[in-house]
Amino acid sequence: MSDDVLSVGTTGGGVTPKTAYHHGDLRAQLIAAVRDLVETHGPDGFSVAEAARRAGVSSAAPYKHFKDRDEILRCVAAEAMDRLYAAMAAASDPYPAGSHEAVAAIGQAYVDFAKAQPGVFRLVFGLTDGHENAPELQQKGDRCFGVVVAHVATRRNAPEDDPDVLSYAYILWSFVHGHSFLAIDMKHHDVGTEIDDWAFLMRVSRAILAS
Amino acid sequence: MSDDVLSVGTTGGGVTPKTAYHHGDLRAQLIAAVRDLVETHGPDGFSVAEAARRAGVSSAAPYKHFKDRDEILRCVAAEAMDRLYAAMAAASDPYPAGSHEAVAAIGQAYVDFAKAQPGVFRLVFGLTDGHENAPELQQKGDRCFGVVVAHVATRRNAPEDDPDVLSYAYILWSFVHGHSFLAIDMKHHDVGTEIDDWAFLMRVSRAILAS
DNA sequence: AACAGAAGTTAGCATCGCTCACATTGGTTT
DNA sequence: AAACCAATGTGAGCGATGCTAACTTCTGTT
Repeated sequence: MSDDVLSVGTTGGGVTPKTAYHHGDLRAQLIAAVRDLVETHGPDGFSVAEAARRAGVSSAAPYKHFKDRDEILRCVAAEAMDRLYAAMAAASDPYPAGSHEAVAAIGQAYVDFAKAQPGVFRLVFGLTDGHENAPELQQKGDRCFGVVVAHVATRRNAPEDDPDVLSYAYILWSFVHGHSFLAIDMKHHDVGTEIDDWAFLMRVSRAILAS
Repeated sequence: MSDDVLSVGTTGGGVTPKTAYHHGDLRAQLIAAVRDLVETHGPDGFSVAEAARRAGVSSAAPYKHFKDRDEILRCVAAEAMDRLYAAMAAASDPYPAGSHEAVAAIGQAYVDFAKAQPGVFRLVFGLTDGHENAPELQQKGDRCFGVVVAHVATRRNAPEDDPDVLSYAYILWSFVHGHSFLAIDMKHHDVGTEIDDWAFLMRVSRAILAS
């Protein structure tokens, strides 16, 4: 269930290359290739040429589907954010709305995603001016934030646009976001023993929401 | 006082280019040029060639001082981390050791740094496997973390290597780190009004350290 | 004054991003 | 069914980049 962060699935059901030209799946195959490359070689160490090579196509072909190198990255980021949203929503599902467990579960899904795909995670949140120039990404990000907001609103018995609710949610998100980055940057770090994510998340959820 | 994050200073006192060859300042001038480029064009949109051009030397010259493109970036990151450390240490100075104000001030310095130089900030914490392959950066990062740890240790009357102290400090750092990234990624964001950093930091400091 | 090495230069290779002109294909129109 | 057209592929090619190699020039030591 939490593994489906990794499963991506083929475009929409076993679409197999039919002919050399027009194999119909290129766009999706390119995105998949780029996701792999970003994951293994880092967000910068990716090249359109290499992605094309992996898809078995000439180095000019990608530009029939994407305007830019950047547009490819934005698409990968968008697809990743969709998966992140799904993971967050699903994670909180089993727990009562507004419970500490629900909040912690959302955070756990976030951290898991970062740890499972650090390259893509960094891409999603590291795109220079990515969010400003890409309303789609901005919006998908907001949708993720909304998952947290909903639970906080329930807990505090207030509407989702209540300033208090938003600021509590933002604080929680800051923590999870920061912890995710720190976790993938400096794996074990100075905090002696390995960090127990769940315990951390519950602890923070309680400390913040009780304040 | 908080502006000195921006001042970088020349290498070590007005060293002026003396002749066309061997102008003696190249290494520092390159680092400065790269810092500028990273800041204006993002961490990826920087090229060694452009940096060389700005320093008025041939595109091969930089390789007499740096092995790699990556090594230049690491140097810029290292220099930036030194400035970050200085800013953090200085910021907490006016306040009593272990006070909420001291902790908040450290966080404020961190956030200010990120906002003032988002490009460099992203570089410092976005270097793919940068920390694993660069013990120097790892160590400089630890030194920054140490500033927080020291105050938490004082407040809790415990040694700096106490697991509790470390975990409190880590949680605080996660917040500040996450908030910094969010602040530079999505400038005003959904949280309606502009965020008051200081209030935010004090609030977190109190909520966490009281738990 | 001679020399060794540090620190520049030019030339050049492979790769990359991206564009252009052309080839192929599949679906739509008559 | 034939003709056409837009979508999607190919290959050649331009300019920029990262990095190396061989050469030159400057500087400090003996």
